[in-house]
Parts: sequence; C-alpha cells; structure tokens
Amino acid sequence: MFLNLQHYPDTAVPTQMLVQNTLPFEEESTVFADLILPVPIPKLFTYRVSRAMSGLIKVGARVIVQFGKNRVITAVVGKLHHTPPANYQAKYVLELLDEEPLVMASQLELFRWMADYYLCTIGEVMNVALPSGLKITSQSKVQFNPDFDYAELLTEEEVGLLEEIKKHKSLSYDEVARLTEGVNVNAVIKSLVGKRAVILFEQVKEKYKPKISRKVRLTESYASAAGVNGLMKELERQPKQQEVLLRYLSFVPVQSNAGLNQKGLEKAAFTQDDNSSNSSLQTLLKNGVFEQFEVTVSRFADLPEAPAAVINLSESQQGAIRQIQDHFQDKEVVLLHGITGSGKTEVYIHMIKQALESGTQVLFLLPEIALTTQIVVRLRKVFGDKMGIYHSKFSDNERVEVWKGIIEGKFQFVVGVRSAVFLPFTNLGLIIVDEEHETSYKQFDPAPRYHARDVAVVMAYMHHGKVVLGSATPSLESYYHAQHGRYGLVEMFERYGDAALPEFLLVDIKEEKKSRKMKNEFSSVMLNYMQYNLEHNEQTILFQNRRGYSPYIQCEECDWIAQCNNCDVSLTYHMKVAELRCHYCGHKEQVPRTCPNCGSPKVKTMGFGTEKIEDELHLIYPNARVQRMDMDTTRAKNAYQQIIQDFENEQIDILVGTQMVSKGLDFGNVSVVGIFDADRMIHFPEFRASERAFQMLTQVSGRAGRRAGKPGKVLIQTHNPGQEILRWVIRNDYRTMYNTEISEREEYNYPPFSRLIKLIVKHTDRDTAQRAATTLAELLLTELGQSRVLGPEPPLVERVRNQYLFNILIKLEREKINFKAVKSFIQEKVTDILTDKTLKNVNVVVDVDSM
DNA sequence: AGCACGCCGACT
DNA sequence: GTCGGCGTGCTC
Repeated sequence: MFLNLQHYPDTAVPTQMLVQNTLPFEEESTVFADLILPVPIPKLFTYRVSRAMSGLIKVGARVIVQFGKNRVITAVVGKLHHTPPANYQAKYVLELLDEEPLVMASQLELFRWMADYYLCTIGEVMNVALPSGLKITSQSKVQFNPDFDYAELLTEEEVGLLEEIKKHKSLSYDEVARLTEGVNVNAVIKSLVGKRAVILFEQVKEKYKPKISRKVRLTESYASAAGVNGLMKELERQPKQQEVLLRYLSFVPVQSNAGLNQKGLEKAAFTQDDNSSNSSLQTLLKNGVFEQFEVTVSRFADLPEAPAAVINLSESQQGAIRQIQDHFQDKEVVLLHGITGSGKTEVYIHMIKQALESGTQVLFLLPEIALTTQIVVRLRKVFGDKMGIYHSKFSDNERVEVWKGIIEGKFQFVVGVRSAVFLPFTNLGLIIVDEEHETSYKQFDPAPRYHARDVAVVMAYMHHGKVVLGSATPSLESYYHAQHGRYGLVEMFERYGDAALPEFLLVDIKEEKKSRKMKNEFSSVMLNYMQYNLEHNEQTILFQNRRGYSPYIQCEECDWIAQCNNCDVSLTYHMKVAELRCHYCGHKEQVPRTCPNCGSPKVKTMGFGTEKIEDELHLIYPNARVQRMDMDTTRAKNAYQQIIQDFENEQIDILVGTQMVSKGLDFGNVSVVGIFDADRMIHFPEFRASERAFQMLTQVSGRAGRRAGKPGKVLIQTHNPGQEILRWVIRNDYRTMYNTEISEREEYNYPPFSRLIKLIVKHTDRDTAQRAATTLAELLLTELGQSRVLGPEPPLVERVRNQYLFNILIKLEREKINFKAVKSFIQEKVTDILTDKTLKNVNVVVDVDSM
C-alpha cells in the first residue's frame, strides 16, 4: 500500500521553510538517511531524519529533500544509519512519500551493480529506472504577496507583470513568460521578489493519478429481488425512470444475484445515448433509489479473464522443454536456438506457466517492435490480467500501475521492453529474453548504457532464478558461451506444423541492369512475382532498411548535395511531408527548387528508401493496396497495430517497410518477401556487419513460406550473388556463419574474446575534440598498452548536433584482468580530461560493452 | 545535471 | 556608470 503522507498536488512548500535546517520543536533524532538523488554525482547524500519520521522511513521509499539552495527534489532512501556526517550539517528530509518501499532491496543491489559495471552513477540508473510518474517535478512558482503594501516603487514592467500574476493563483516561470511576451521575466521576477511584491514557492506534485471510475448502484433498501420488484411498481408512472432502472438491471441483474449490486455500474453507461436518461438518473439519485460512488480502477481493467488455454506441444517442443530443464540442473542460462517457425513461443508459455505455478515471478523481455504484435495477444489469452505489460508507448500512468502492481502482487508476470529490467521484482524465478541477438536491447543514450540481456543474466543470479535466451539467429556472444559450456544449448530445427522453409532467389542487379530489365529499384524477377501475387490475392512483403524517399538529393550540374547544418550527413528527402530531414539530429528544412549552389533546377533524388518504393509501387500497380511501415508511419500509439491488423485481414497487398517488417508478422498468406540493398547491410563498415546482415536477412526471410505445403519465395536483390553470407542465409546455415565469424573475432580479438569499452570524445571544435581524444588515448596507453587502446579516430559520421566526435576503443581480454581496476583507471583518466583547464567543454561518453 | 555566485563588454 | 554575458564550482 502506498500511503501518501501528504496530499499532492496541492502541497506547496514555502521557500522560507525550506531554508530552515533544524526543526525547532523537537529533539534531534539520530537517524540519518543516505539518499540516491537523480543527479550524475557519484555518491549518496546524507540527510537527517526527523524523530517523527524515523519510525516510518524505510530503505527504498521516496522522500522529498531540499538539494542546493533552491531545489526541491525527490530521492530514494539508499541506506539508513546512525552515523552523523563529520564535516557538514545534514539537512532534514522534508517529507516521506511512501510508507512502504517503492524500490526493493533487490533492485537497489541491481542498480548498484549497473552503476558500477556501466560506469555511471546510481542516480543516473534511478533516473532511468523510475517511470516519470513516480519521480517528482519541482518547479518554482510565483504568487502575488497578499501583504504587499506598494510601499516600494515599481517600474512599468514590474507593474505589468504584477498585474498578470495577481490575476492568477500561482504561475510557473514559463507561464509568466508566455503571458508577458518580450519582457525579461527572470530579472523582473527577481526584483519583484526583492521588493516583496511576489512570493516564490516550490510546488511539488505527484504526477501519477489513479484512474477514477464514477459508478452508481441501487441503495441498500432496493438491492434485492423484492426491492427491485417493489421499485418497478413504484415507478410505473415514471416510464423514463423505469427505463433507466431496466437499463441498470440489464447490466446488473440484481433480481437473480443481489450481490452484484455492490459493484454497481459506470455512470457513463447511462448517459451515452441521450440527455433525458441522464436527468432521470439524476432524479433517481436525488430520491435515494440510486447512490453514486467512486472507485479507483486499473487502467488494465478491461482485460479478459484467462481462459484455460490448452497448448498442444509438438514432440520437438516437448523435447526442448525437457532439455532446458535438464540444463537448469547445473546452469543458470540456456540459449534456445530455434529457427523461425519452430514454435519457441509455446515453449516459453510452458516455462512461464511452470515458474508461475512454483510461485515465482517471471519477466519476459522482447524488443520494442515485437511487443506490439501477436505474441502479446497470445500471452494475454493464456495469462489474462495476471500479466503486466511494460512498454514505452504506454502512458506514464500505465507504467506506474505496472510498477505498483508488481509490488502488490497483482502482476506476477510481466512482458516488457528493455527497461522492464528495472521493475520491482523480489522473487524472479525465470527471465526469458526473446530475440536475444537484437541490438535494441542495448541502451545508448542516456546513461546507464546497459544491455538488457546481460542485465537479465545478472538479475537472475541475484534472484537465484533462471534465464532462457531465445533466438533464431543467436548473437555470436551467446552462442559462444553456449558452445563453451557457460550456457546450456537447446536447438529446435523443425518448423512447427511442417511449414516448409522458403525458397530463395538471388537476383543479380548487375545482370538486370546490363540487359535493361530493371524498372527503377525493381528487378524484372521481383516485378513478375509481385504481379503474380496481385493476381492470386497473395501478399508480398518488401524490405528496405532505410526510411524516407531518398537518402540524399544532388544537383546534376554541380554535384552539390543537401547536407545537415549540424551534422556531417546528407539530408534525407521525405516526399510526403515535402521536407529534407536529418536522421541524426532531427533537423528539418524545405526542399530547394533550384540548387542553392549554382541555381540549376536539376536537383535530383539519389538512392531510395521505403517511401520511394511505396511511391513507385503506386505508379506500377495503381490498383494494388500498398502500405508502408516504418518509423514515420507508426509514430502514433496504435498505428503499428492498425497496419498489422489490416495486413492480417488481407486489406494490404504489398507491405513495404524497414526492419519493422522483420518482427512478429506471422501470416500464412505472405508468399513473397523481397529484399533490396542487401549489399549495403553486408558491407557496413563495422566488425559485426556480417553477423547483423545474416540475422536481418534470416529474420526477414522468415516472414515468407509460412503456409504448409506451399513454400514461400524470398527474393534478394544483390550486386554480388556469390557472397558467402547470402549462401549461409539461403541454406539457413547458422553454424558456418558462426564458425567463420568467430574465428575472425578471435584473430582480431573482438567480442566475445574481448570486452569493448568505447570512449566518445565530443567538442564543438574539431581540433579541441581531437586534441582531447589524443591526450586521453595517450593517458590510457600508459597503463593499458598499445594493443588495448585503439584510436582515436573519427566515426563514420564525424559531427552530430554540431559536436565533433572522436572514438577511442579499448579492448580488454576477458580473463586474467582486473576489470574493475581497469574501469576505475579509465574513469580516472576521463576525469583528468574533463577537468583539464586547457580543454574546456569537452564531453566524454563512456560506453561499456559498446555495440 | 541545475543553479548561484563572480568577473568583463554594450547600452541608458 | 549598469545590465547581463556565461565560466566555475558546489550540492548532504
């Protein structure tokens, strides 16, 4: 239970009170709290706990404190003790927000580990961990001083501003600024405060609002079969009121079950049609027939009860479950390598059920895109409202409800994205990480730059639970661990319900171009297949991992290319919105009609993205139903699901999209998958390129050929059909890919043979950035040696948001090295650079296990 | 990260 | 002469 000791949002803490450091009317208590504050300062802050609060405060509860001169912020109690700080006077904890811990001891342990491992502060971890509905905003507000006597002389500006402030009860700085344009608000407010015309105060408000449902029910005297019958008679002369009563009874059959009345009916159920029923209801309320009441409802209340879904497991699924259980005898982690369509989900469901029955909690992690799909619907059918969903597209209130629901025991099982590892589990028996190879499990910005899969493994150790990592295309790291006995390995190579593997067709673009068979981006082969599909009402998925219309526009006369002002990249042309956009910083600008450099009107789009493919499809097949699915078309909360649903209902003939189309689309009618630009993925300048390309191509291919007895087709357009990666994809030969890649990784000492820490040095001035990076690299070399420090070198995109970047890569062997000591050495050197007086405003990002 | 305090250029 | 620019250093 979360008892708010104060009622928000109305609490205003006058500033004068905040400044006070001792409480006058009581003896000083000897309880001190070390608090985790949401700031990037690597230590806890010790505050004093008042005597009244000392019996109530608990580790993991949130408190409000004054931090600095004028800031009021929320903190979480990290530790309680009796040691007064030696060198300073501790301030008092102003308020206690939770009677019971909101952050569990197990979480604090995990958060400390994360801060330590990923080289950030526990405050930064806390900041990302808590849904913002549980954080508290502190905002300075201004208010007219009712005691102001106009004794001081005011300037014209001050009078104007004061008049505005007088009109309102209280205003934030922002609001004042909006009301009085063109005035230097901060300065004027400051002088008004000085003249005691206005008062400043800190308003703290809790953002989470429970959802309230307004309901009505029959008053006690009528809440029985006899009561209702009597009432019907009484109302014979009032047909409208009788109608309202009947309506109520149709939802809540009190005659047959009087107990149902207790729960009542939403008031909204009466008023949706017309106003007269509303007024009749008002009369009934007034006459004491009905009564109103309010209940706090869950935002997930409308979910169906779990039907006892029976799953028939295939031989291979049963075998997989047995093997997993065997491995769990002596291993914490099992890698489940199951090809697309092998039925991993049923295995998961079985494992989850078992864990739940044994009374432990279960966490099921999915990549963001997969979470919006059918798998959640399926899980919901099995687990009903015992399952919580934690998703970034959910509102804050919904996330707070999941958080609290776990603590209260309402959700024993949570399906969620990366950040679900922060939830308040106390007894995790099983964690499943599906699509464990997905790079989106690694958070890049802001700190903590954590990898949810790796965090999950650590979490499981802490909870003495188990982990299942699942993938059709495991990361080299996980497979390596499985090969070397650190993880158990279970493989499923049979397609469920004997769906055939797709047939592959490599289309040589060079050949097609030579014989002039290409129609823009489409090879004749692809056009033929699409044509066939349209004629036979079968669906096609086209994959191009690049959004927008074209990645750049260029002048034919002078070769000018539209570039971002803030980043060293070309601007992507988006046709629908008629804009050039930077995919790095979000900068937008108008599309020039003529070349800004030479004035020529011959500015052409170059290259192609999903939008161009969509556009050309409309031209080639005017009657086909084409839908695009990428970040631009799925921004709205339910847009993604809508597209999926339309596709499922076969209201879309051709779906063209980015990697979004590679996840969770399991539809029988997709007989062709077309892949553009496979070469770009394969040759991406990065050591994981081959692995990624293999994963991506395999995942997309898996969308085809899901209909039993009828293999689908996968068309890959490439300039080089002989590439070995394509061969591996076609043969579904993970092993060879793994063996080839792993020996390269070993040779060049890349993960899993080493750990990588990437340092990104940033500065607005290129020379300063380079100088800082070089200095830092030299400092690191002293202890780590030449072989472990690579760089600095500029990344592919040298400048982002007007910051020049230089990367230093540190490779550390996995064995025989004091990882902790090395990390604190790195931290130390980074701090040296940051505090170097000759290198001002340099920023360094430390990314442990960088991807 | 904020936020206040402190020392040098363009205005009444 | 003042306002106000943002550099620097601290926060229990």
